[in-house]
Amino acid sequence: MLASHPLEIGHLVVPQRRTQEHATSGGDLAERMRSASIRKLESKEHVFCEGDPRIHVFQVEEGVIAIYKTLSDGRRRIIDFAYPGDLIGLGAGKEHILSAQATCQAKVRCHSAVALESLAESDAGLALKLYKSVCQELEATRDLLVAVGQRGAVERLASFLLALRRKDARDPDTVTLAMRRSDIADLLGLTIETVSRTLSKLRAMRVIDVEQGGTTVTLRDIPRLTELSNA
Amino acid sequence: MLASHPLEIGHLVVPQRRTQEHATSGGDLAERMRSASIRKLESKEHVFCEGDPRIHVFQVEEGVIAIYKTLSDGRRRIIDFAYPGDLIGLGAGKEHILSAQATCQAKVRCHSAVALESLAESDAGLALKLYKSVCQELEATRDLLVAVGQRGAVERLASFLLALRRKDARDPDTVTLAMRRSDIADLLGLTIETVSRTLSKLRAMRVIDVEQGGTTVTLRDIPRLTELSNA
DNA sequence: CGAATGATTGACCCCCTTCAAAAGCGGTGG
DNA sequence: CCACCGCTTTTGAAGGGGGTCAATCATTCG
Repeated sequence: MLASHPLEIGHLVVPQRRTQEHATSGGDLAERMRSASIRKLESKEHVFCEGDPRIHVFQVEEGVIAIYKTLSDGRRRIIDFAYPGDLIGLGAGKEHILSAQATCQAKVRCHSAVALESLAESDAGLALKLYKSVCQELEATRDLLVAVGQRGAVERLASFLLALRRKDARDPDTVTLAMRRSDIADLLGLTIETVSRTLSKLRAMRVIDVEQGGTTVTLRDIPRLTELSNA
Repeated sequence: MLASHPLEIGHLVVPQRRTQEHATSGGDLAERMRSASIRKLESKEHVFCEGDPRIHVFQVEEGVIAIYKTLSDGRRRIIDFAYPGDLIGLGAGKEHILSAQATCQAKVRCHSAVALESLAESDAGLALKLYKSVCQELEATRDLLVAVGQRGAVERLASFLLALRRKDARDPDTVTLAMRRSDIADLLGLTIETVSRTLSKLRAMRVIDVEQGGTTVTLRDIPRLTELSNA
Protein backbone atom coordinates (compact mmCIF):
# COMPACT_ATOMS: atom_id res chain seq x y z
CA MET A 1 0.00 0.00 0.00
CA LEU A 2 2.71 2.43 0.94
CA ALA A 3 5.28 1.31 -1.57
CA SER A 4 6.58 3.37 -4.49
CA HIS A 5 6.13 7.08 -4.07
CA PRO A 6 7.17 8.90 -7.25
CA LEU A 7 8.89 11.23 -4.80
CA GLU A 8 10.33 13.75 -7.20
CA ILE A 9 8.81 16.24 -4.82
CA GLY A 10 9.88 16.85 -1.29
CA HIS A 11 8.29 19.91 0.24
CA LEU A 12 6.41 22.08 -2.15
CA VAL A 13 4.01 24.80 -3.16
CA VAL A 14 1.29 26.90 -1.58
CA PRO A 15 -2.27 26.47 -0.43
CA GLN A 16 -5.83 27.13 -1.48
CA ARG A 17 -8.60 25.30 -3.35
CA ARG A 18 -12.19 24.84 -4.55
CA THR A 19 -12.38 24.18 -8.24
CA GLN A 20 -14.76 21.34 -8.65
CA GLU A 21 -15.98 22.74 -11.94
CA HIS A 22 -12.55 22.77 -13.47
CA ALA A 23 -13.05 19.14 -14.33
CA THR A 24 -16.11 19.98 -16.38
CA SER A 25 -15.33 23.43 -17.73
CA GLY A 26 -11.55 23.67 -17.84
CA GLY A 27 -10.11 22.57 -21.15
CA ASP A 28 -6.42 23.29 -21.13
CA LEU A 29 -6.05 23.22 -17.38
CA ALA A 30 -7.82 19.90 -17.09
CA GLU A 31 -5.48 18.55 -19.75
CA ARG A 32 -2.38 19.62 -17.92
CA MET A 33 -3.79 18.25 -14.69
CA ARG A 34 -4.28 14.90 -16.26
CA SER A 35 -0.71 14.65 -17.47
CA ALA A 36 0.85 15.58 -14.16
CA SER A 37 2.34 13.09 -11.71
CA ILE A 38 0.46 11.60 -8.80
CA ARG A 39 1.73 11.61 -5.24
CA LYS A 40 0.39 9.28 -2.58
CA LEU A 41 0.17 10.42 1.02
CA GLU A 42 -0.18 8.60 4.28
CA SER A 43 -2.36 9.98 7.03
CA LYS A 44 -0.72 13.01 8.68
CA GLU A 45 1.84 13.32 5.91
CA HIS A 46 2.45 16.86 4.65
CA VAL A 47 1.97 17.98 1.09
CA PHE A 48 3.85 21.15 1.87
CA CYS A 49 4.63 23.44 4.79
CA GLU A 50 4.60 27.13 5.56
CA GLY A 51 7.68 28.79 4.17
CA ASP A 52 8.43 26.26 1.46
CA PRO A 53 8.99 27.70 -2.02
CA ARG A 54 5.86 27.62 -4.12
CA ILE A 55 6.81 25.34 -6.97
CA HIS A 56 3.77 23.21 -7.64
CA VAL A 57 0.01 23.38 -7.60
CA PHE A 58 -1.85 20.29 -6.46
CA GLN A 59 -5.24 18.91 -7.13
CA VAL A 60 -6.71 16.48 -4.64
CA GLU A 61 -7.55 13.15 -6.21
CA GLU A 62 -8.47 11.07 -3.17
CA GLY A 63 -8.89 11.62 0.54
CA VAL A 64 -8.90 14.87 2.46
CA ILE A 65 -6.16 17.47 2.91
CA ALA A 66 -6.23 19.86 5.85
CA ILE A 67 -5.05 23.39 5.04
CA TYR A 68 -3.77 25.05 8.16
CA LYS A 69 -1.71 27.75 9.76
CA THR A 70 0.54 27.28 12.77
CA LEU A 71 0.32 29.86 15.52
CA SER A 72 3.28 31.11 17.47
CA ASP A 73 2.25 29.15 20.56
CA GLY A 74 2.11 25.94 18.60
CA ARG A 75 -1.63 25.75 18.14
CA ARG A 76 -2.94 24.83 14.75
CA ARG A 77 -5.72 26.62 12.94
CA ILE A 78 -7.21 24.64 10.12
CA ILE A 79 -8.50 26.93 7.39
CA ASP A 80 -10.20 24.37 5.26
CA PHE A 81 -10.48 20.76 4.25
CA ALA A 82 -9.67 20.13 0.59
CA TYR A 83 -11.67 17.39 -1.08
CA PRO A 84 -11.18 15.58 -4.39
CA GLY A 85 -11.34 18.08 -7.22
CA ASP A 86 -10.13 20.96 -5.09
CA LEU A 87 -6.97 22.84 -5.97
CA ILE A 88 -4.34 23.59 -3.37
CA GLY A 89 -1.27 25.68 -3.95
CA LEU A 90 -2.70 28.65 -5.83
CA GLY A 91 -1.50 32.02 -4.66
CA ALA A 92 0.36 35.19 -5.47
CA GLY A 93 3.52 34.90 -3.37
CA LYS A 94 6.70 32.99 -4.05
CA GLU A 95 6.42 30.88 -0.97
CA HIS A 96 3.37 29.62 0.76
CA ILE A 97 1.88 30.86 3.96
CA LEU A 98 -0.06 27.78 4.86
CA SER A 99 0.64 24.12 5.39
CA ALA A 100 -1.21 21.20 3.85
CA GLN A 101 -1.48 17.85 5.56
CA ALA A 102 -3.41 14.69 4.74
CA THR A 103 -6.00 13.77 7.36
CA CYS A 104 -6.16 10.24 5.98
CA GLN A 105 -4.64 8.30 3.11
CA ALA A 106 -4.80 10.57 0.10
CA LYS A 107 -3.57 11.20 -3.43
CA VAL A 108 -2.73 14.50 -5.07
CA ARG A 109 -1.88 15.36 -8.64
CA CYS A 110 0.95 17.86 -8.91
CA HIS A 111 2.14 20.13 -11.66
CA SER A 112 4.20 23.23 -12.15
CA ALA A 113 2.99 26.48 -10.62
CA VAL A 114 5.04 28.75 -12.84
CA ALA A 115 3.81 26.97 -15.96
CA LEU A 116 0.23 27.50 -14.89
CA GLU A 117 0.78 31.12 -14.03
CA SER A 118 2.72 32.03 -17.15
CA LEU A 119 0.03 30.37 -19.19
CA ALA A 120 -2.58 32.48 -17.43
CA GLU A 121 -0.71 35.63 -18.36
CA SER A 122 -1.59 35.15 -22.01
CA ASP A 123 -4.81 33.20 -21.65
CA ALA A 124 -7.61 35.39 -20.32
CA GLY A 125 -9.96 32.43 -20.16
CA LEU A 126 -7.63 30.52 -17.87
CA ALA A 127 -7.00 33.59 -15.75
CA LEU A 128 -10.73 34.09 -15.37
CA LYS A 129 -11.11 30.48 -14.32
CA LEU A 130 -8.47 30.96 -11.68
CA TYR A 131 -10.26 34.11 -10.60
CA LYS A 132 -13.61 32.40 -10.24
CA SER A 133 -11.95 29.48 -8.54
CA VAL A 134 -10.51 31.72 -5.89
CA CYS A 135 -13.82 33.55 -5.60
CA GLN A 136 -15.47 30.31 -4.62
CA GLU A 137 -12.67 29.55 -2.24
CA LEU A 138 -13.16 32.97 -0.72
CA GLU A 139 -16.85 32.34 -0.31
CA ALA A 140 -16.18 29.06 1.44
CA THR A 141 -13.74 30.73 3.80
CA ARG A 142 -16.30 33.39 4.59
CA ASP A 143 -18.86 30.76 5.39
CA LEU A 144 -16.41 29.15 7.75
CA LEU A 145 -15.71 32.51 9.30
CA VAL A 146 -19.40 32.97 9.90
CA ALA A 147 -19.65 29.54 11.46
CA VAL A 148 -16.61 29.99 13.69
CA GLY A 149 -17.73 33.44 14.71
CA GLN A 150 -20.95 32.00 16.00
CA ARG A 151 -21.25 31.66 19.71
CA GLY A 152 -22.25 28.10 20.47
CA ALA A 153 -20.53 24.83 19.76
CA VAL A 154 -23.80 23.38 18.45
CA GLU A 155 -24.02 26.09 15.81
CA ARG A 156 -20.48 25.45 14.68
CA LEU A 157 -20.86 21.71 14.46
CA ALA A 158 -24.16 22.01 12.63
CA SER A 159 -22.63 24.37 10.08
CA PHE A 160 -19.68 22.06 9.69
CA LEU A 161 -21.78 18.99 9.06
CA LEU A 162 -23.91 20.81 6.50
CA ALA A 163 -20.80 22.13 4.75
CA LEU A 164 -19.41 18.62 4.59
CA ARG A 165 -22.65 17.40 3.11
CA ARG A 166 -22.35 19.97 0.35
CA LYS A 167 -18.78 18.99 -0.46
CA ASP A 168 -18.97 15.30 0.04
CA ALA A 169 -21.98 14.95 -2.29
CA ARG A 170 -22.78 11.19 -2.44
CA ASP A 171 -25.54 10.19 -0.04
CA PRO A 172 -27.32 13.43 0.94
CA ASP A 173 -28.16 12.04 4.38
CA THR A 174 -24.72 10.74 5.27
CA VAL A 175 -21.37 12.42 5.75
CA THR A 176 -18.05 10.73 6.37
CA LEU A 177 -15.69 12.35 8.82
CA ALA A 178 -12.44 11.44 7.10
CA MET A 179 -10.49 13.32 9.76
CA ARG A 180 -9.89 13.12 13.48
CA ARG A 181 -11.78 14.97 16.15
CA SER A 182 -8.71 17.09 16.69
CA ASP A 183 -8.87 18.24 13.07
CA ILE A 184 -12.51 19.25 13.43
CA ALA A 185 -11.67 20.99 16.68
CA ASP A 186 -8.84 22.96 15.07
CA LEU A 187 -11.14 23.97 12.23
CA LEU A 188 -13.96 25.17 14.45
CA GLY A 189 -11.89 26.68 17.22
CA LEU A 190 -13.04 24.17 19.82
CA THR A 191 -11.43 21.37 21.80
CA ILE A 192 -11.67 17.68 20.99
CA GLU A 193 -13.76 17.15 24.09
CA THR A 194 -16.29 19.79 23.11
CA VAL A 195 -16.55 18.39 19.61
CA SER A 196 -17.20 14.96 20.98
CA ARG A 197 -19.65 16.19 23.59
CA THR A 198 -21.53 18.28 21.07
CA LEU A 199 -21.84 15.40 18.65
CA SER A 200 -23.21 13.33 21.50
CA LYS A 201 -25.66 16.10 22.29
CA LEU A 202 -26.84 16.27 18.70
CA ARG A 203 -27.26 12.52 18.79
CA ALA A 204 -29.31 12.77 21.95
CA MET A 205 -31.45 15.37 20.19
CA ARG A 206 -32.13 12.82 17.45
CA VAL A 207 -30.66 15.19 14.88
CA ILE A 208 -27.80 12.92 13.85
CA ASP A 209 -26.51 9.39 14.28
CA VAL A 210 -22.88 8.47 14.72
CA GLU A 211 -21.62 5.09 13.54
CA GLN A 212 -18.57 3.10 12.58
CA GLY A 213 -16.23 4.29 15.24
CA GLY A 214 -17.45 7.83 14.93
CA THR A 215 -16.47 8.31 11.29
CA THR A 216 -19.87 8.01 9.67
CA VAL A 217 -22.59 10.48 10.58
CA THR A 218 -26.19 10.12 9.47
CA LEU A 219 -28.18 13.32 9.27
CA ARG A 220 -31.60 12.40 10.60
CA ASP A 221 -33.21 15.85 10.72
CA ILE A 222 -31.64 18.22 8.25
CA PRO A 223 -34.19 21.03 8.65
CA ARG A 224 -33.50 21.03 12.37
CA LEU A 225 -29.78 20.90 11.75
CA THR A 226 -30.04 23.87 9.41
CA GLU A 227 -32.00 25.72 12.03
CA LEU A 228 -29.37 24.97 14.63
CA SER A 229 -26.61 26.12 12.29
CA ASN A 230 -28.19 29.56 12.15
CA ALA A 231 -26.83 30.08 8.64
CA MET B 1 -21.88 68.20 3.12
CA LEU B 2 -24.68 65.80 2.44
CA ALA B 3 -26.12 67.63 -0.53
CA SER B 4 -26.28 66.34 -4.10
CA HIS B 5 -25.96 62.59 -4.41
CA PRO B 6 -25.67 61.56 -8.03
CA LEU B 7 -28.12 58.86 -7.02
CA GLU B 8 -28.35 56.94 -10.24
CA ILE B 9 -27.81 53.93 -8.02
CA GLY B 10 -30.26 52.61 -5.46
CA HIS B 11 -29.31 49.19 -4.16
CA LEU B 12 -26.50 47.52 -5.96
CA VAL B 13 -23.76 45.03 -6.51
CA VAL B 14 -21.76 42.50 -4.52
CA PRO B 15 -18.99 42.42 -1.92
CA GLN B 16 -15.29 41.89 -1.60
CA ARG B 17 -12.15 43.99 -1.64
CA ARG B 18 -8.40 44.57 -1.17
CA THR B 19 -6.82 46.07 -4.19
CA GLN B 20 -4.65 48.81 -2.95
CA GLU B 21 -2.13 48.20 -5.70
CA HIS B 22 -4.64 48.74 -8.43
CA ALA B 23 -4.00 52.41 -8.14
CA THR B 24 -0.35 51.96 -8.91
CA SER B 25 -0.31 49.00 -11.26
CA GLY B 26 -3.73 48.95 -12.95
CA GLY B 27 -3.77 50.95 -16.13
CA ASP B 28 -7.10 50.42 -17.78
CA LEU B 29 -8.93 49.58 -14.59
CA ALA B 30 -7.61 52.61 -12.81
CA GLU B 31 -8.76 54.70 -15.76
CA ARG B 32 -12.29 53.39 -15.63
CA MET B 33 -12.34 53.85 -11.91
CA ARG B 34 -11.45 57.45 -12.25
CA SER B 35 -14.22 58.23 -14.69
CA ALA B 36 -16.96 56.55 -12.65
CA SER B 37 -19.44 58.45 -10.48
CA ILE B 38 -18.98 59.07 -6.78
CA ARG B 39 -21.59 58.27 -4.17
CA LYS B 40 -21.56 59.78 -0.72
CA LEU B 41 -22.74 57.81 2.27
CA GLU B 42 -23.83 58.76 5.74
CA SER B 43 -22.86 56.62 8.71
CA LYS B 44 -24.87 53.37 8.76
CA GLU B 45 -26.10 53.87 5.21
CA HIS B 46 -25.98 50.78 3.00
CA VAL B 47 -24.05 50.55 -0.24
CA PHE B 48 -25.93 47.39 -1.10
CA CYS B 49 -27.69 44.51 0.61
CA GLU B 50 -27.79 40.74 0.40
CA GLY B 51 -29.96 39.63 -2.50
CA ASP B 52 -29.65 42.80 -4.54
CA PRO B 53 -28.70 42.28 -8.19
CA ARG B 54 -25.00 42.70 -8.78
CA ILE B 55 -24.82 45.66 -11.11
CA HIS B 56 -21.89 47.73 -9.96
CA VAL B 57 -18.46 47.35 -8.46
CA PHE B 58 -17.38 49.95 -5.94
CA GLN B 59 -14.08 51.28 -4.83
CA VAL B 60 -13.87 52.93 -1.47
CA GLU B 61 -12.64 56.51 -1.67
CA GLU B 62 -13.13 57.72 1.88
CA GLY B 63 -14.23 56.25 5.18
CA VAL B 64 -14.81 52.63 6.08
CA ILE B 65 -17.37 50.16 4.74
CA ALA B 66 -18.36 47.11 6.76
CA ILE B 67 -18.96 43.97 4.71
CA TYR B 68 -21.28 41.65 6.56
CA LYS B 69 -23.67 38.76 6.50
CA THR B 70 -26.95 38.61 8.37
CA LEU B 71 -27.73 35.42 10.27
CA SER B 72 -31.15 33.88 10.51
CA ASP B 73 -31.53 34.96 14.12
CA GLY B 74 -30.79 38.56 13.23
CA ARG B 75 -27.20 38.66 14.37
CA ARG B 76 -24.70 40.31 12.13
CA ARG B 77 -21.34 38.86 11.17
CA ILE B 78 -18.93 41.37 9.77
CA ILE B 79 -16.55 39.75 7.31
CA ASP B 80 -14.27 42.67 6.73
CA PHE B 81 -13.79 46.41 6.85
CA ALA B 82 -13.11 47.94 3.44
CA TYR B 83 -10.73 50.90 3.44
CA PRO B 84 -9.92 53.50 0.78
CA GLY B 85 -8.53 51.75 -2.27
CA ASP B 86 -10.34 48.50 -1.59
CA LEU B 87 -12.76 47.07 -4.10
CA ILE B 88 -16.18 45.84 -3.04
CA GLY B 89 -18.64 44.14 -5.31
CA LEU B 90 -16.42 41.65 -7.11
CA GLY B 91 -17.80 38.16 -7.40
CA ALA B 92 -19.04 35.41 -9.64
CA GLY B 93 -22.80 35.35 -8.98
CA LYS B 94 -25.53 37.57 -10.39
CA GLU B 95 -26.63 38.82 -7.02
CA HIS B 96 -24.59 39.44 -3.95
CA ILE B 97 -24.49 37.37 -0.84
CA LEU B 98 -23.21 40.02 1.51
CA SER B 99 -24.24 43.47 2.57
CA ALA B 100 -22.08 46.58 2.68
CA GLN B 101 -22.68 49.41 5.12
CA ALA B 102 -20.76 52.55 5.93
CA THR B 103 -19.48 52.66 9.51
CA CYS B 104 -18.95 56.41 9.24
CA GLN B 105 -19.29 59.07 6.58
CA ALA B 106 -17.83 57.61 3.41
CA LYS B 107 -17.50 57.93 -0.33
CA VAL B 108 -17.43 55.19 -2.93
CA ARG B 109 -16.72 55.26 -6.64
CA CYS B 110 -19.07 53.07 -8.63
CA HIS B 111 -18.91 51.61 -12.10
CA SER B 112 -20.43 48.83 -14.13
CA ALA B 113 -19.79 45.25 -13.08
CA VAL B 114 -20.63 43.69 -16.43
CA ALA B 115 -18.33 46.10 -18.23
CA LEU B 116 -15.47 45.14 -15.95
CA GLU B 117 -16.14 41.45 -16.33
CA SER B 118 -16.58 41.44 -20.08
CA LEU B 119 -13.38 43.40 -20.37
CA ALA B 120 -11.61 40.78 -18.28
CA GLU B 121 -12.75 38.05 -20.65
CA SER B 122 -10.51 39.38 -23.39
CA ASP B 123 -7.81 41.04 -21.30
CA ALA B 124 -5.66 38.44 -19.55
CA GLY B 125 -3.75 41.14 -17.70
CA LEU B 126 -6.92 42.53 -16.15
CA ALA B 127 -8.19 39.05 -15.32
CA LEU B 128 -4.91 38.29 -13.60
CA LYS B 129 -5.19 41.49 -11.62
CA LEU B 130 -8.64 40.52 -10.47
CA TYR B 131 -7.28 37.11 -9.58
CA LYS B 132 -4.48 38.51 -7.49
CA SER B 133 -6.82 41.00 -5.93
CA VAL B 134 -9.11 38.23 -4.75
CA CYS B 135 -6.10 36.22 -3.60
CA GLN B 136 -5.18 39.03 -1.27
CA GLU B 137 -8.73 39.34 -0.12
CA LEU B 138 -8.73 35.63 0.58
CA GLU B 139 -5.57 35.95 2.58
CA ALA B 140 -7.04 38.73 4.67
CA THR B 141 -10.15 36.67 5.35
CA ARG B 142 -7.98 33.76 6.42
CA ASP B 143 -6.10 35.97 8.81
CA LEU B 144 -9.36 37.09 10.31
CA LEU B 145 -10.45 33.49 10.57
CA VAL B 146 -7.29 32.72 12.47
CA ALA B 147 -7.87 35.64 14.79
CA VAL B 148 -11.51 34.82 15.44
CA GLY B 149 -10.71 31.18 15.94
CA GLN B 150 -8.38 32.12 18.73
CA ARG B 151 -9.56 31.58 22.22
CA GLY B 152 -9.14 34.79 24.13
CA ALA B 153 -10.58 38.23 23.61
CA VAL B 154 -7.14 39.78 24.08
CA GLU B 155 -5.75 37.76 21.21
CA ARG B 156 -8.57 38.83 18.93
CA LEU B 157 -8.33 42.49 19.77
CA ALA B 158 -4.57 42.47 19.40
CA SER B 159 -4.83 40.86 15.97
CA PHE B 160 -7.50 43.35 15.01
CA LEU B 161 -5.48 46.37 16.01
CA LEU B 162 -2.42 45.12 14.16
CA ALA B 163 -4.50 44.41 11.06
CA LEU B 164 -5.89 47.93 11.20
CA ARG B 165 -2.40 49.29 11.49
CA ARG B 166 -1.45 47.46 8.30
CA LYS B 167 -4.45 48.82 6.41
CA ASP B 168 -4.61 52.27 7.81
CA ALA B 169 -0.97 53.02 7.00
CA ARG B 170 -0.36 56.66 8.09
CA ASP B 171 1.14 56.91 11.56
CA PRO B 172 2.53 53.45 12.37
CA ASP B 173 1.86 53.91 16.07
CA THR B 174 -1.69 55.15 15.82
CA VAL B 175 -4.87 53.57 14.52
CA THR B 176 -8.25 55.21 14.16
CA LEU B 177 -11.30 53.17 15.02
CA ALA B 178 -13.64 54.65 12.42
CA MET B 179 -16.38 52.28 13.53
CA ARG B 180 -18.43 51.61 16.63
CA ARG B 181 -17.65 49.06 19.30
CA SER B 182 -20.59 47.03 18.03
CA ASP B 183 -18.93 46.78 14.61
CA ILE B 184 -15.72 45.53 16.14
CA ALA B 185 -17.68 43.10 18.27
CA ASP B 186 -19.52 41.72 15.24
CA LEU B 187 -16.24 41.32 13.41
CA LEU B 188 -14.48 39.48 16.21
CA GLY B 189 -17.40 37.44 17.46
CA LEU B 190 -17.49 39.17 20.83
CA THR B 191 -19.89 41.47 22.64
CA ILE B 192 -19.56 45.24 22.87
CA GLU B 193 -18.88 44.95 26.57
CA THR B 194 -16.04 42.50 26.10
CA VAL B 195 -14.50 44.68 23.41
CA SER B 196 -14.63 47.68 25.70
CA ARG B 197 -13.36 45.76 28.70
CA THR B 198 -10.52 44.22 26.73
CA LEU B 199 -9.44 47.58 25.38
CA SER B 200 -9.41 48.85 28.96
CA LYS B 201 -7.35 45.85 29.98
CA LEU B 202 -4.82 46.48 27.20
CA ARG B 203 -4.67 50.08 28.33
CA ALA B 204 -4.04 48.98 31.90
CA MET B 205 -1.25 46.77 30.57
CA ARG B 206 0.34 49.86 29.03
CA VAL B 207 0.14 48.24 25.60
CA ILE B 208 -2.20 50.82 24.10
CA ASP B 209 -3.72 54.20 24.82
CA VAL B 210 -7.28 55.17 24.00
CA GLU B 211 -8.15 58.78 23.27
CA GLN B 212 -10.65 61.10 21.68
CA GLY B 213 -13.80 59.43 22.78
CA GLY B 214 -12.35 56.02 22.19
CA THR B 215 -11.78 56.46 18.46
CA THR B 216 -8.03 56.97 18.45
CA VAL B 217 -5.78 54.22 19.73
CA THR B 218 -2.08 54.65 20.26
CA LEU B 219 0.00 51.51 20.10
CA ARG B 220 2.55 51.89 22.85
CA ASP B 221 4.15 48.47 22.77
CA ILE B 222 3.82 46.83 19.39
CA PRO B 223 6.15 43.90 20.10
CA ARG B 224 4.04 43.03 23.11
CA LEU B 225 0.88 43.48 21.11
CA THR B 226 2.20 41.15 18.44
CA GLU B 227 3.06 38.65 21.09
CA LEU B 228 -0.44 38.88 22.53
CA SER B 229 -1.98 38.43 19.09
CA ASN B 230 -0.29 35.07 18.78
CA ALA B 231 -0.11 35.46 15.01
C1' DC C 1 -3.06 -10.26 23.91
C1' DG C 2 -1.03 -5.79 24.99
C1' DA C 3 0.47 -1.30 23.42
C1' DA C 4 -0.80 2.85 21.04
C1' DT C 5 -3.86 6.06 19.33
C1' DG C 6 -8.17 8.19 19.36
C1' DA C 7 -12.97 8.96 21.26
C1' DT C 8 -16.07 9.55 25.02
C1' DT C 9 -17.62 11.09 29.44
C1' DG C 10 -17.22 13.37 34.00
C1' DA C 11 -15.95 17.21 37.41
C1' DC C 12 -14.31 21.66 38.21
C1' DC C 13 -13.07 26.29 37.00
C1' DC C 14 -12.43 30.46 34.25
C1' DC C 15 -13.62 33.70 30.68
C1' DC C 16 -17.05 35.69 28.27
C1' DT C 17 -21.95 36.65 28.07
C1' DT C 18 -25.89 38.60 30.05
C1' DC C 19 -28.32 41.91 32.64
C1' DA C 20 -28.06 46.40 34.63
C1' DA C 21 -26.50 50.97 35.62
C1' DA C 22 -23.78 55.01 35.08
C1' DA C 23 -21.01 58.15 32.56
C1' DG C 24 -19.32 60.56 28.02
C1' DC C 25 -20.28 62.96 24.05
C1' DG C 26 -22.94 65.56 20.63
C1' DG C 27 -26.83 67.87 19.26
C1' DT C 28 -30.92 70.91 19.81
C1' DG C 29 -33.65 74.33 21.86
C1' DG C 30 -35.03 77.25 25.51
C1' DC D 1 -24.87 78.94 28.47
C1' DC D 2 -26.89 75.10 30.19
C1' DA D 3 -30.53 71.78 30.44
C1' DC D 4 -32.11 67.88 28.17
C1' DC D 5 -32.12 63.95 25.15
C1' DG D 6 -30.27 60.17 22.34
C1' DC D 7 -26.49 57.38 21.30
C1' DT D 8 -22.42 55.13 22.59
C1' DT D 9 -19.06 53.59 25.74
C1' DT D 10 -17.60 52.10 30.09
C1' DT D 11 -17.89 49.52 34.27
C1' DG D 12 -20.07 46.33 37.63
C1' DA D 13 -22.09 41.80 39.31
C1' DA D 14 -23.92 37.25 38.44
C1' DG D 15 -24.54 33.11 35.55
C1' DG D 16 -23.37 29.73 31.91
C1' DG D 17 -20.80 27.46 28.26
C1' DG D 18 -16.64 25.62 27.04
C1' DG D 19 -11.79 24.80 28.53
C1' DT D 20 -8.81 21.97 31.37
C1' DC D 21 -7.55 17.92 33.76
C1' DA D 22 -8.37 13.16 34.21
C1' DA D 23 -10.31 8.59 33.80
C1' DT D 24 -12.61 5.12 30.93
C1' DC D 25 -13.67 2.98 26.67
C1' DA D 26 -13.00 1.69 21.67
C1' DT D 27 -10.22 0.46 17.71
C1' DT D 28 -6.22 -0.82 15.32
C1' DC D 29 -1.93 -3.01 14.80
C1' DG D 30 2.19 -5.50 15.99
